[in-house]
Amino acid sequence: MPELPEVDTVARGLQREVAGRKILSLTLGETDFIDDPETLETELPGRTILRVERYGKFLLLHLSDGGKAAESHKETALLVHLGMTGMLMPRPVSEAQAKHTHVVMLLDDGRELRYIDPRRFGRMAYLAGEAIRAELKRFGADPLEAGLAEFSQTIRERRARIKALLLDQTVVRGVGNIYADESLWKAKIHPAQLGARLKAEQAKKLYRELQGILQKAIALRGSSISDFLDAEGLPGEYQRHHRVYGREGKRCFRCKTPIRRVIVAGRSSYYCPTCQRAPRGWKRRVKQRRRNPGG
DNA sequence: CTCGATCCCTGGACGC
DNA sequence: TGCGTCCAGGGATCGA
Repeated sequence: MPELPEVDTVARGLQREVAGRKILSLTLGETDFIDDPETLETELPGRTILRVERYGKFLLLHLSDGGKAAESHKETALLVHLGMTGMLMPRPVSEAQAKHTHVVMLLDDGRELRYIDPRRFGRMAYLAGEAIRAELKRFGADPLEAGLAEFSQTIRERRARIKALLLDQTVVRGVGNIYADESLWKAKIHPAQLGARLKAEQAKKLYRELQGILQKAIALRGSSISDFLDAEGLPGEYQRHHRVYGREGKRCFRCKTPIRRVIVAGRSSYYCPTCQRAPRGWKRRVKQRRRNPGG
């Protein structure tokens, strides 16, 4: 599941592999995850991929004007979200297409940039000019670029649960379920704790641990749980360093207490019940929900 | 503002 | 071996 470190890995791979390459033609399969498939078909051919960057969990492929005079002053880009199972990688034209290949961009070097996504939870959109800025300004700060003061203030002025805040892309961009749980465990904060209840020291600890974990995960090319592959088709290595994610019933690396899983903010949340103390009222709430699901 | 529920989608795990 | 069922999860959206 591509989060910030995985998307960063893909962006760096694409920058190395396809920056400078021209898109000669485009072939589409299923298009229900594309904002406007027809615009993609008319706008992409003839443009060169200038630069690839990560923005939160998005990939931004900046494009040349491709001699399209009407837009020669406009910035243009292909926005790609990998969703749960998306992959974007260059492959030789001669190589057979993987199942669930939905977008194929023929490049000028004998390869195709292919988008593969079994579940199609991803998103793709061609954006130009002001639409790029409008799209990007919806999101919060990048956790690796945000200052401590900014991060701390944003978290502590909110009454939502810290797990929900970390997952909310308008709060910080790029964090998903794995890195939220990992950083909360490292900072010894329960996922159901309210943002507003965090002490300044806790917010600082969380900020530091989140950055450290993201940086280490980037260095190891992200986590491959089931099927994540980067732009070169390689899996990441950070899953070997997971301390709580996916470890229900296994012993905490710090105190040996069995790791638990609860639903917070609608997502599986793994935590150590000893290291990460539950907020007041939470245990009662979980019991109630078990007795009366949905109530 | 915050919450839960629902939908999208496929593949993997599991039970029989 | 094969079938049916459940569930995972990022994000949008909607009603409470």
